[in-house]
Amino acid sequence: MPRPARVSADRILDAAALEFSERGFAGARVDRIARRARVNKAMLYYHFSSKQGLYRVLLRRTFTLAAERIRAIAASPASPADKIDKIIAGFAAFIRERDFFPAIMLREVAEGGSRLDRETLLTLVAVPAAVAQIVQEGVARGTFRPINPLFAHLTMIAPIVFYLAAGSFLGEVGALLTHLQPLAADDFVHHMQDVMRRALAHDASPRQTS
Amino acid sequence: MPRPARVSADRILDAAALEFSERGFAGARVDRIARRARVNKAMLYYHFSSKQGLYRVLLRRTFTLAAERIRAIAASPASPADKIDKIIAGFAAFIRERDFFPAIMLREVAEGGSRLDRETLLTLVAVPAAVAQIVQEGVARGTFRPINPLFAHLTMIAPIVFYLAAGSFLGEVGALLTHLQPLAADDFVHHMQDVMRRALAHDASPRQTS
DNA sequence: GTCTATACTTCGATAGAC
DNA sequence: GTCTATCGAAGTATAGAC
Repeated sequence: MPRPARVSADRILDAAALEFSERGFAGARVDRIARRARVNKAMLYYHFSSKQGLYRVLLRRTFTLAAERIRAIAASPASPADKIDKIIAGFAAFIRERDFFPAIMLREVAEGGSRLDRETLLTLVAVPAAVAQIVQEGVARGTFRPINPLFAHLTMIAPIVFYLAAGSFLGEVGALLTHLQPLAADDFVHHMQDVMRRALAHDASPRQTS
Repeated sequence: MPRPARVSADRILDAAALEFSERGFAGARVDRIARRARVNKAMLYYHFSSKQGLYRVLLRRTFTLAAERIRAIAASPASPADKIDKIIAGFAAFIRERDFFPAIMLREVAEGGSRLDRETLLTLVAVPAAVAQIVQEGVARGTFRPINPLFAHLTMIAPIVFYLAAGSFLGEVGALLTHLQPLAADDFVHHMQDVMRRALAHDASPRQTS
C-alpha cells in the first residue's frame, strides 16, 4: 500500500512553519525548508507556486483555524465574562499547539499585515470582531463597564502573543530578575484572565481623588 | 564653514531605522538604506562595518535611550502607582518620537533577541527590571496586590507596542469593527493606565462564588 | 570623505530526465 | 511524483580613483 499522496506537501508546510517562524519571510530559505521537510526543492515547487505562495497557504490555514476556534467560543452559550475567560485560555492553547504561531504573528503585525492577501485578512479580522461583540454584549447587559472593544481585544491578546513568542528567552530574563520558579504558561493565562476580569468589571477600583 | 563630519552617519542611521522597521533585518537592503540616506553604498561601509554592525549600533543607541528614560521615571520620587502611570505614558511617548521602534522590537521578540549583542541585551533588561522593582515596592507597601512582576511588565508593555506598531493598519481594522472615531493613541494610553491600576489594585473586583 | 565599478555569493526558480 | 543540475537575478561587500 503506497503512502498517501499529500504526505510530502504536509511535511513541507510543517517545515515552512518552523523556518518562517525562526527567520521571518525574508530570512527564510527555500532550500532549508526543503531539507527540513526531507524533500528536494523541485518537489517544493511542484506543490507550491513560490515561496510567497507557500507562505500564504500556511498563513491562511493557520489563521482560519484560529478564527474558527475563537468564533466557536463566541457562539457558545455562556456569559460574556466566561467567554472572555475561555477566549484567553483557548487562544493560548491554540498557540501552544503550534509554537511557530506567535513569532509569525508578531512579524505580520510589524509589517502591518502587508503580506496577507485580502481573504486571509478578512478571516483574521473575525477574531477581534468576535471579541468586540462579546465586550459589547457585556456592556449592554451592564456586566461590563463601557470600554472600547478594540482596546479590550488588544489588551488581552498582545501579552499572550508576547509571552508565548518570547518563550525560553523570557525565561532567561526572568531568571535575571526574579527568584521565582520558572514562569509557567498556565500561570500567565490565569493572570491575564484575572487582569481582564478586573479591566472589564464595573467600577470597583477606588479613585484617589474627586 | 564645512558641514559637521557626522552628518552623513546620522542620516544613514535614520534611514536604517526606517528600512529595518519596514522590512526587518533580513528584508532590509543596504542599497535602499544608502539611497534613502542620500549617500552611496561605499559611504555606508565607510561609517559602519557591515549591515549587522549598522543594525547593532542602531539598536544599542535606541534601547539605551529607552532604558534611560524608564530608569529616570523609576528613580523619581513618586508613589509606585504614579510611577506605573508615568512609565506607560513615557514608553508610549518614546515610541511616538520614533515610529520605527515598535516594528523592530516586535521582530526582535519574534527572534528571541538572537541578534542583540550581550551588552545591548543587558541594557534592555533594565526596563523590565525597573518595572519589577516598582511593582515589588508597591506590593511591599501593601498598595499593590501580590503579583508576578514580570507578568505585570508584559501586561503593560505588549499592548502598547502592538497598538503603536499596528498604526494605520489597526485603523482599517477598527473602521471595519467599530463606528467609533479613529482610535487616538492618547486614549489607548489612558486605557492602559486604567487597566494597570485595576490589575494592581488590592482586591476590589468581587469574585462570583465561594 | 566621497564616488564608480565590480567581485563574489546566495538564493529563488526551472529545465528536463526518470 | 521525484530527482539532479543549473540559470539568472539580487544582494553584500570591496577596490581603488579622486
